[in-house]
Amino acid sequence: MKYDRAQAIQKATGLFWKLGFQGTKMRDLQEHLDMRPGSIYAGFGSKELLFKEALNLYTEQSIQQVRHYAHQYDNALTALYEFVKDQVIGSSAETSDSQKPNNCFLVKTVAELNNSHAEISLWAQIGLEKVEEEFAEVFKLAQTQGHLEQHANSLRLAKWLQVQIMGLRAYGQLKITKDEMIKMLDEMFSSLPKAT
Amino acid sequence: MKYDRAQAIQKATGLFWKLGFQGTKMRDLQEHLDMRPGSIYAGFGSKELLFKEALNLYTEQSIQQVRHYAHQYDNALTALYEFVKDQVIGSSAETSDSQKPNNCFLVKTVAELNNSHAEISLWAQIGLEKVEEEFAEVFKLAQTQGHLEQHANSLRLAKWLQVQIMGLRAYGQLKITKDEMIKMLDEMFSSLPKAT
DNA sequence: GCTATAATTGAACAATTGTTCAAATAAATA
DNA sequence: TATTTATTTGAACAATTGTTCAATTATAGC
Repeated sequence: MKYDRAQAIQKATGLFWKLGFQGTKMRDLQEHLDMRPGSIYAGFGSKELLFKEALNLYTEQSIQQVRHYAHQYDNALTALYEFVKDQVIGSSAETSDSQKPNNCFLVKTVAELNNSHAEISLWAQIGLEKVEEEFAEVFKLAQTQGHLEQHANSLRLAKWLQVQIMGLRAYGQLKITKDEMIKMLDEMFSSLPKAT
Repeated sequence: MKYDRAQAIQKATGLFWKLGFQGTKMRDLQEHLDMRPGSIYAGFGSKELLFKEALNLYTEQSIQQVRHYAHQYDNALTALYEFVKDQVIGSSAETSDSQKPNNCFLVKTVAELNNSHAEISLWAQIGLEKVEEEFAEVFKLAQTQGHLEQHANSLRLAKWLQVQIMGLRAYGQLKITKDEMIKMLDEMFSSLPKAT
């Protein structure tokens, strides 16, 4: 029976995310996907191509998640807050029993490969840019909703949010309680130029 | 002639920092240190032990750097600002011609190895804690200098600073200008509870 | 200078790596 | 059902990995 391509990529993403590109061996993938090497190579071409599929999936799912939160809340700023909280709280070492790694797959990939596999790193960077654009859209939405100051620069805020998420998720790998994480998160969002 | 141990560790640190633990091959080290495998193993025992030496050196140098800035400026907050600027500006993709990688070696190590080499990752985490303690000391110094509000929580501020540095350095790997980086940095420090 | 100790050398090893491909099996078409 | 096409299988390969160690060279003590 033909393998389920979408499911295979999903599983591969989880493994690559956890172990990194170089840390994930083809034999790990074979076991985790329950596929023999020939099938993997017939279906994806190479470890690198499969990794790029994983980056694409992760990026697409991140964007969808942002949009999901944006539609879920009347206040787009609240939506962003809840999105970040979701990403970051699964990111406190406290709840490390969860399956998903704490850090961002894209950031981790850039860190790992920027000085040795420039092309893959660029792939991840493009993903981060797409997510950032999505953040900017949501900030603009917050402005039309009247929750964010009209003269606020949504592009700049999107950059700011990326930096904050990267920082929190990286820090979330260390020993820190969920409460402390949320406290920092609250402080961050309280500094946003909310409309009066 | 006996090799220069300190210099060897320094060089190894640079390579590990750039390529990561798994990305750095023993043959890369042999070339970069100009040492034969037997010498490296006689001197350091294994790739992993040499890597830990690198983590220690990086940690120690980071702490020394913080102290250096703290003594250089009358205002400890200014010192921290200049320290972070130094770390982060070498971190904008604009100046990627520089030798040193943009991100933090300790953060990069935790990201790479947290799910596969727990012991090494812990080593890096301990380094990060030491640096954070140093930040807290400098914030306390700022209080005795009268530059920081007396009731400010130095431990909390140290955590906050770690998050900001992690975020900025991670973001600094992407396409962004030095000016934009400094602008974000200025905003961050302007949010500190300065004494009036 | 002679010996004893310390350090370096580099060829070699066993294990692991990403990948291939002929054979086997399943699915589709008739 | 028979035949063609699509897919999976897993043993095998060449390259690379971290590491070892007997031989060689340098250093130190006398």
